[in-house]
Amino acid sequence: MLWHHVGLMSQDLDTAGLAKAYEPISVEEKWYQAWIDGKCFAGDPSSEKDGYSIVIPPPNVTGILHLGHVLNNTIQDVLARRARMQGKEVMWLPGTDHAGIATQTKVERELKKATGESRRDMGREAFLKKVWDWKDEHGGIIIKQLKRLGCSCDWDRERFTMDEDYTHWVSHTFSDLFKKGMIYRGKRMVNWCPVSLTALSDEEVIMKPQQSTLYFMKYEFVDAPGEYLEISTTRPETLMGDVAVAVNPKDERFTKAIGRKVRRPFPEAEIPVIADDHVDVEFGTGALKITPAHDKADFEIGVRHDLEVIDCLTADGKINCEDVPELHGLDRFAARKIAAQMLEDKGLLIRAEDYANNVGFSERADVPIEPRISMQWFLRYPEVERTAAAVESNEITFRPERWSKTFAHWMSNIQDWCISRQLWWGHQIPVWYRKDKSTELQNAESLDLADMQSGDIHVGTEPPADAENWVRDEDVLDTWFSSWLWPFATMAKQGEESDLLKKFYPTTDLVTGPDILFFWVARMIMAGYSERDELPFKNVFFTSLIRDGKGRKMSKSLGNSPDPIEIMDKYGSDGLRFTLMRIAPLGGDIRFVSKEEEGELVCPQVEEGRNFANKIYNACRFRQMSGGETTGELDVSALKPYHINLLAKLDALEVNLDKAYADYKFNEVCNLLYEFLWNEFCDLFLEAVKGDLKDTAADADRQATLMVFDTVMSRYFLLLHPFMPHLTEELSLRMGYISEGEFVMQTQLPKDSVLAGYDPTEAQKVAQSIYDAAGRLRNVKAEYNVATRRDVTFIAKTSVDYLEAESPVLCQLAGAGEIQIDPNYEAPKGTPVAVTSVGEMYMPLAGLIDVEAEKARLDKEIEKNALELKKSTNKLSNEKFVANAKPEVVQVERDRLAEWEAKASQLAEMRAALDA
RNA sequence: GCUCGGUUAGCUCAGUGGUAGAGCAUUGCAUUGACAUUGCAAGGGUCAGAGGUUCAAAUCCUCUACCGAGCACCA
Repeated sequence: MLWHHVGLMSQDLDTAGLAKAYEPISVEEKWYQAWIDGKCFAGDPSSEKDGYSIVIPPPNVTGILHLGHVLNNTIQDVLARRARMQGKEVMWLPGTDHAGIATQTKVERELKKATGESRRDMGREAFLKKVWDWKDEHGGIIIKQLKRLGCSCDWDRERFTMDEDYTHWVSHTFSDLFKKGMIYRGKRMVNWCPVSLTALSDEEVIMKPQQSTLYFMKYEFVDAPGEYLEISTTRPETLMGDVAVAVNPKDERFTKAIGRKVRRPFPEAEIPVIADDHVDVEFGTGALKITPAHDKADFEIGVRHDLEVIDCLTADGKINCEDVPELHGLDRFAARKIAAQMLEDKGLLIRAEDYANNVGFSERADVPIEPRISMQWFLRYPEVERTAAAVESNEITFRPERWSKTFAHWMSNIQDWCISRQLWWGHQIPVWYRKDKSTELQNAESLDLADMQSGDIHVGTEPPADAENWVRDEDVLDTWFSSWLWPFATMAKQGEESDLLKKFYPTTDLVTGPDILFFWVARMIMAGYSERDELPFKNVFFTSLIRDGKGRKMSKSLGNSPDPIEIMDKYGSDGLRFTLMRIAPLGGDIRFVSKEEEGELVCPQVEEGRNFANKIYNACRFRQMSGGETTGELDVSALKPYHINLLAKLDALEVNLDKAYADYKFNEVCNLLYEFLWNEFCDLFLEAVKGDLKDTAADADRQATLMVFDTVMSRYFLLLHPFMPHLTEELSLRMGYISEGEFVMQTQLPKDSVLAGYDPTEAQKVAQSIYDAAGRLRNVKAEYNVATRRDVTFIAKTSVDYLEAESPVLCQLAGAGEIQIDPNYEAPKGTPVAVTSVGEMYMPLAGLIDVEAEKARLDKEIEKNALELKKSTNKLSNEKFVANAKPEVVQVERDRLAEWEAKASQLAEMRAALDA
């Protein structure tokens, strides 16, 4: 094997000229460039291999990387890299989302700050140009950051939801669904954002608990002055829109009121008392004022009773009621207080109570939304039943599985989707109105397929031929109306059966957060069935939610979201990747601890990941300081038990990894990798074979150990690669496991096990009994406070044949000076003993221990042992246990009992000896 | 209100019926030659509570409490 020095970039070099610690930054940068130059990420649609594909959940084009992205994309990268190494042709398709409201709001805000202009001052065309400029300037940031993380996306195929091809798909889908009668336009009650000045879908409204005031007021009966009907409301400012008061028909208190009229105080009007089942008898006074224009439920009641709709708010949430000059033009919240005051002045306010209720907030602008009647486009969701069934039957699997229940619940209560937005940044609705009828059409109560068939409107991907006679609908589509096409719209132009689609669609895995289950995942399945007649992906993996050290959601406003780039610069992207994957359980949340110490960002969990990288690096450094090239083939039959044990453990590791991967348990994969390297490889194996690498060692021993080291480490790097791609490339090259120009990421995982055909049982028994014995000897030493002495002699009362040969290793591991073997040894009473799997090992006390302290310790020990002994005895004297438990379980218990008994007599002897 | 999670060491969490585990933190000890980003050890648990099933429960069932999420909401 070739042999290179590991890392030469540090100031802190040891005598061999090797850096003492792994320094990730330059290594990571170098390898990412090498992968790009080597075109390692390209997915080839003409490949013979099986296809494997993932589409990235497109981040907002102006977004900045946060830890959620890091987790999400690391999982995808792990899946992609693993699939490549398993011989699949992998396509990980990246891109970004135009993120309608988010981006437009951001640019508008910047514009306001810079020039004081609003988008309306500029006009649509000029504003859109500004947004495109902004996108070009800031759009690349998150992509660069993903590259820093090591993501193996096929960057040549990067897509954007407003690319020309993509836009064509959006228009096509709209017109397709319109022609199927699934899309219609109508005046409906929608969620209106008074800040963004657009309609929102139900999913974009976040219910938040609020501390409000419930006002109790009274309306006077018209036919009985001095007699009042008491009403409670949280929104007195919409009083001008009241057109009725409703009571429950079953409510006997109000039976006599129904059908009569009460006086609305301002602007003064007579409004009827009506009966409707919707009214809750228990709530407030039991009488509900009806404001159809400003409440969804009231609107429905209004429809049932054919009531007038009086809109008394402007689009931006100000009062619009010239008849009440005190309120006209005021903001809705300011007006609320004035309206209450006006009621009080008129003697109509009874009292005001503090009241906790839920108010819908706009997801983006974070202000209370306003239920508002407006003209919007709606979609009746297509393929609802097929979509629900696909998840129900596990044709599409959800992980964790429980999300499928949430999904089913949502699917069964699905409402039409309001898809139009009163924004400029986005896909303009592909509907044109005949110019001469445009006003009439745009104000029509409803529009649907029939209007297209009559030739009044044009719906399609292209404008009508005589475009000058037509006016295009001004609205744009909800961002998700483009995102829901992502799995296939990224792969081909509309109407084209590309190689890419053939090879890579449907995609294999989708990795995303559960927060966009309805926004995105559900809709993609529906779009897949509707537009491609096929499901868009086979597996959905929902990532954990990342919280801060205090369990709070990470958010910009809390400032508790550390910058992943800063973390990577400090600990390396491999360290961060490994850490996150190791602490993210399937389904649960993650707590990510970060703190500021002396002006520096400290992430203790990531330190572990960084330390792990360093541990591996140093194991390799040790290898290189201990010898160079090896020659010849590995001859398993000539190896020591420690070698064979390690090889067997590697084989077991590969089997266990396969299992964990099959369940998408990445944290388990990481733990297996971590434990193997740190415990099995470094703490046990390397310590056991250290003697073989000393200058004085025999050349054959050195060669064997080096060869096993290289065999195991080179394979281990393949297994670790998906999590720590940069480190594994670097060390594999430096160690000569791959040659210049080769890549670990393109190396196939070996199909055969290392020990194929060789039975390691006997060798493993030897190695493991020595490891076990070493641990027990160390325990005894520690108990007697001689842990640090390396000159302790043990006397082994045993006839185990291999002990003599292995005793140097045992000494090395246990920190013992010498192990004498004497099967007939008669220990003086009270000599401490370790009962090991290679026999009893006595540690004669050189009279150096503190007798009183030892007595106390022994007494404690005796008590503890007696308790265990009693537990075991009780269990075994239980006939039902012996009869019903599995034989091996009973046997384990018997062995245990024997152990307690032996120990009890030993302890008693030792105690007695001390007394003497 | 409905539906799903969760509650295990000081902290973060593993643990699908058979001796309660890991990492971090704490404490003690160690250091010339892989690694102080290290090694060896120690202390630390009524597995949220109550009941049930079982020879045996952290684990299965029921209820309760608290925490979290989603959905629906009463003005």
